[in-house]
Amino acid sequence: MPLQHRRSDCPISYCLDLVGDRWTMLVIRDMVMFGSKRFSEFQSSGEGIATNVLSDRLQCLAEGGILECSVDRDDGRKRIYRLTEKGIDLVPILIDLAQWGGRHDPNTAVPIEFRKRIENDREGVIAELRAQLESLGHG
Amino acid sequence: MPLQHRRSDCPISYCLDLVGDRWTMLVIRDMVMFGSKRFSEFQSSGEGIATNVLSDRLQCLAEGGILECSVDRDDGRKRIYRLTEKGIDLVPILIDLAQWGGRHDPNTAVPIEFRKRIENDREGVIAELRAQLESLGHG
DNA sequence: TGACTTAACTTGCATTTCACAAGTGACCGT
DNA sequence: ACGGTCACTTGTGAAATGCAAGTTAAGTCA
Repeated sequence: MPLQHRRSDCPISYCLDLVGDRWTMLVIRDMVMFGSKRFSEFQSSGEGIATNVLSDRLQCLAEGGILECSVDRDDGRKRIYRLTEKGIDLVPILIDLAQWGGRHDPNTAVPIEFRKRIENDREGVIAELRAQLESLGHG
Repeated sequence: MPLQHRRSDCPISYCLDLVGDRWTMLVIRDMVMFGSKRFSEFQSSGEGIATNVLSDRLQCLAEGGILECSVDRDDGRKRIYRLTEKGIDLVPILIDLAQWGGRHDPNTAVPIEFRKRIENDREGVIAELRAQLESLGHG
């Protein structure tokens, strides 16, 4: 999705221009749910994203202000990808996606406890994830 | 997005396999926010979706159980597209997308009142839209 | 120091999807 | 019967995707 041109002034369209493809939200998911920070971690997270596509998505997300990339101080080969505030604000969307999938996917892998937690305390789950991600930011 | 094969058992991935592209959620938006029901209404809703893509998306959404298509009784040329329960359950995601766009898009078209309503009474907004859509179903 | 490995890309290429324009066929009003 | 409308379908070039292989810079070990 090489940085889409603006299609309209609709906020939903704006959002989809940035994260509306089959891969981008999976990268965000890896960061939010599994704490992924590295290229290799995104690469090996199950769905099998191609390296060129991953590279492209990370760059677009960085250009879109959703994440930031820095070089690992202890190992110059490695990059560290971290969500910005704008990126962290995507957490509610991610939770809703998970909730919808959990409800409507007959073969869902979401444990029933987690589904119930989201159902009963959505705000709490969001706050928790948000706090985790923000603490990483100042690490 | 010709009906993606299942990439993993992740609920988010499941969701993205169905609605994770640049157009599908805009079709849903038209149905939820503007009450669109017709091919021509989706076509003329601002972003300029191509007819072949729209046709494909509607078919995929129908196959995915997110909407249903029926022939207009008064005019055999026209189709009526209506969201199923599964489709209506996407409303929270849509609201979150709108909220995120409204917050992070510097040129957002979302009126500040609506943004505040979502911020203060998300559940209320969702319930209202849901009720509207459900009443259409038994029309 | 030099060979080897690892991390993060980049390149090439065949396949798929997309955008755009044009065409088709069922159906309607007159 | 005829022109117009609605919902598609087809054709075509451009762009994105998936896959395999290659590249570059940096770290590791002998």
